[in-house]
Amino acid sequence: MHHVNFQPKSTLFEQGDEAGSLYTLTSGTVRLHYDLPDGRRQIVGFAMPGDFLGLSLEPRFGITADALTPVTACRFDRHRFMNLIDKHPNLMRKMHEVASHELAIAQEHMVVLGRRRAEERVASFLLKWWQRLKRVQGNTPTLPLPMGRQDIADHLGLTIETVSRTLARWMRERIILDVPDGVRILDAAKLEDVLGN
Amino acid sequence: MHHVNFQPKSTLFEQGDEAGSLYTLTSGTVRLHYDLPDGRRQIVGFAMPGDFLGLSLEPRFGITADALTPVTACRFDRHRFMNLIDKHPNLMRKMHEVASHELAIAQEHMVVLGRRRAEERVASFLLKWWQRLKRVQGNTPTLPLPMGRQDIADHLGLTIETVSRTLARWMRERIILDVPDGVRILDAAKLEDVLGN
DNA sequence: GGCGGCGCTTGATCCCGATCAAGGAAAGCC
DNA sequence: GGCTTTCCTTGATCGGGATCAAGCGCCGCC
Repeated sequence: MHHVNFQPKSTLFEQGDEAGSLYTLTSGTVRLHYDLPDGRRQIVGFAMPGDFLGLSLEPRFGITADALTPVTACRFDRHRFMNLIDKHPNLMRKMHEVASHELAIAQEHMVVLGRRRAEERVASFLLKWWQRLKRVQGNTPTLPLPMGRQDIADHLGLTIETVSRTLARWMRERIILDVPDGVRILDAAKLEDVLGN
Repeated sequence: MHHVNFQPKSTLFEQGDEAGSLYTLTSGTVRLHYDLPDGRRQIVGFAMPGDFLGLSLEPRFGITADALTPVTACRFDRHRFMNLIDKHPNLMRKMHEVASHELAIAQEHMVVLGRRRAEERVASFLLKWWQRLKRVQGNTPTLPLPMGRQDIADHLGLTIETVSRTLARWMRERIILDVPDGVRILDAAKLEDVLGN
């Protein structure tokens, strides 16, 4: 196990690569995505400090992971990590907990992609990102958005124009405020109303 | 651990219930879905014989599971199963393998929901269902569809009309054939062409 | 300073799939 | 048999979000 650094836009691992490593993020934000051969892209999630990458037991990575910001992480060799696990059985349990939590999150996101309208999707994204940030940085109304508009669109199954228009409208309505590299949440209740639950 | 039976349309467990049990299906088909308070529904998957249900370690079920056909399953008490796991550590590993495979499937389905057009979604569904059936029943061009059109729509993020029209067109074009309680695949290559990879 | 590039916004128009609306076919039930 | 119910199909129309098309603002670079 050793520390590794990644520059913004660099790749941790790619869709189809042999899954030889396992990472835990210590700083920065990572984009996880599945690319279709014709260029369409689905971002299945964003990883933050504390998150694990590549903990699946599939022989190859199903998705690509690349850095949105400077990233620091701990890299483990897959085989050595598995040996470590044999000595510490509760580590396996921890891995399964993380994986099954990820599965629950993935299922919730399927609802967003399959059944939510554009405005609801953007509200869901802002609120979920905000919640995750709170757990890492404590409560702040200001959320940094290290991902670009196109990334948000590719996460939500929308186009960049729809994301941009929705955020622009909320800025006009004083629900959010434009700040450098992010937004400030002025009226979280309004966003929750949009979701209707 | 003991065997349990479920009638069609009966519920194995519901979204929000305390996750006290764990099942492995021995026969029948189960529908797994997440329901929004306003009635919109996303079917996150269908379970077949051999599949595990409720292997997540979250304290409550995030989804509802109900039987589409008569179902037989083995039910395990959550706590007892966990004790069993402490004695057989490789069982934990197996659980994690299953969960991380499910996660990979969920991520692929996000691409379908977020970035595929209607026709591609239906083709993806037929081909994936066909593949799963092959593993259970061996190779047959005839695939039973225990789920209704509305279920397929709720799985693919479409309306029942779009699913019905797409299948109807493929029947006219002799790509599939209408058979009682399912379809027969006449030209799998055409369906793969629709997906374009 | 001027220039280019990139990411984002904004407006105009289009179209795929949703919605609305009948109608048909099969199964269950009296 | 006749009735209801449920599921599916088919047609007509609509609309949300995609697409097409500029234009803007900022940053880095020469």
